[in-house]
Amino acid sequence: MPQAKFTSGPTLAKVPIFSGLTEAELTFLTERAVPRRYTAGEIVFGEGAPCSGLYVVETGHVRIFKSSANGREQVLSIDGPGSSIAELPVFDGGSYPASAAAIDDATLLFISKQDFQALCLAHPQVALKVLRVVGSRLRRLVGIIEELSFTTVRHRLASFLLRLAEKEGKRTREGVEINLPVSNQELASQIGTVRELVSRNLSRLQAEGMLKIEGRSLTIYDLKALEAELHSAE
Amino acid sequence: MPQAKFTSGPTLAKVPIFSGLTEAELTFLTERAVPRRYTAGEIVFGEGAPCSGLYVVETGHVRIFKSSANGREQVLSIDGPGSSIAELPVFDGGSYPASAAAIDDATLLFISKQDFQALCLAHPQVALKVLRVVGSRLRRLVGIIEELSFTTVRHRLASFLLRLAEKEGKRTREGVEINLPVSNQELASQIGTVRELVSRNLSRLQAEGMLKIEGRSLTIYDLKALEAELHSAE
DNA sequence: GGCTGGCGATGACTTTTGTCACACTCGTCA
DNA sequence: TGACGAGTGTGACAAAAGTCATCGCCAGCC
Repeated sequence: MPQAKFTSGPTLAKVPIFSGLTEAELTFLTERAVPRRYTAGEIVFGEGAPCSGLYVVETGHVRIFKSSANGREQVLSIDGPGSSIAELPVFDGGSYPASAAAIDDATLLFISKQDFQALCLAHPQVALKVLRVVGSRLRRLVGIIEELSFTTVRHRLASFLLRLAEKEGKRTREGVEINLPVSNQELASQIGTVRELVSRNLSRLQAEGMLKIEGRSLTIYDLKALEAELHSAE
Repeated sequence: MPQAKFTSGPTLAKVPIFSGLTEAELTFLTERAVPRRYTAGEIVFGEGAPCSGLYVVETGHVRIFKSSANGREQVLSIDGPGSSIAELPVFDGGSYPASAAAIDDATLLFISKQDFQALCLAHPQVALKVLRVVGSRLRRLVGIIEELSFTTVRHRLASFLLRLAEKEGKRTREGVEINLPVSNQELASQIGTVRELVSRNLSRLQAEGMLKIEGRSLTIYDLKALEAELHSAE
């Protein structure tokens, strides 16, 4: 948890929960926000640790995850610049419900519980904004539960690929090309399974002619066909 | 959605998110809260419906759940008197992320989005209280994800029984006796599986001498032994 | 070069989960 | 009384998930 003298001027203004604050309020907050730098893989906070405040991602990305006794992990959320994390445990006084780690080198701004609560009381709109972002977080969690409870690994993998294709797929002559940004291990913990099943299901999709695997780059021949997968046996 | 002329005086004061309001504020709110009565099994709102406001449970119990295309259901939460439900979609403007249905005959108070938002702006503490209850809701969801992702049906069943035993188990000469308050079907959708597996796993626990099944009443011989189950192969 | 470590693929196997079909029990109600 | 329905129990399967072990590739490094 190294500290840095570091001006973090314009950052907070871009954070959804702080939008709408006046210049003065922002600088007030900026003065109290403590920047912290993390190297790739470094733990920001561990599940169960007492919660001392919230973080805003300034640069880099953070992974929020649960880990199990036998070494598996389940990713709950991945947050990039502008996202706030751990807004919730700040209020209910409990400990962090999951762990957070930097994915790449990252800078976070730490805002103490006290400062933040004071801010919320002084500016009810902030609390409402927090409720809004928390709402979307809750939706995401419910979505994870739905997928885990109702669908197969194959299905979850297909949705993952489709989401990815939608976001950063490149159209080519053959179809849509995407780059797997993460290892199979990481992909597995994002969709709630193990390394081997990711590998196997990818191969199987290839064998079925849905896509082509070239190293870490995939070409999906037909998005519609893959999508149809999802509705076939859900 | 029948309506009832019905005085709901003291109820709101007992709802956590409204505690701390003045008498005047409470009556203000009470005047605008619309009581609605539901019969057992009746739907309060369906997943995906536009969110018009939140509900406070006055009497009875409400089940919040997701349903899948092939008829399975996953229970997210069960809320009794004093709980508020659907606080979150009120803020992010989206639709209800899951469905809600009355378990038994129930009375709910409906508070419109507008009234509630106004209240939060006027009384920042209310927003903070909401954040607190939302926090615990989020913890519960994360807990569900953890169980679904890391554990087996057997494990989840054992935890369910232990929680139940803790809450309303009666010590007898043989061990702790509990009454299954719900059908196997319902139990299954609470722990994320199907009817048959609940039945089978219960039988198996009995065969292994962990407990005795007599109709809907179970006797757990040794809580410690059952608890040990949880840590053996998680 | 050769060694090593991380990652991916894959075969063999076990366990768990889910599906389908059917029988049984126990009320309720005509 | 008997039919019906809801809920339960269970056997037989089939499919999915997970584990273990092994192999190969490639990049980094001495």
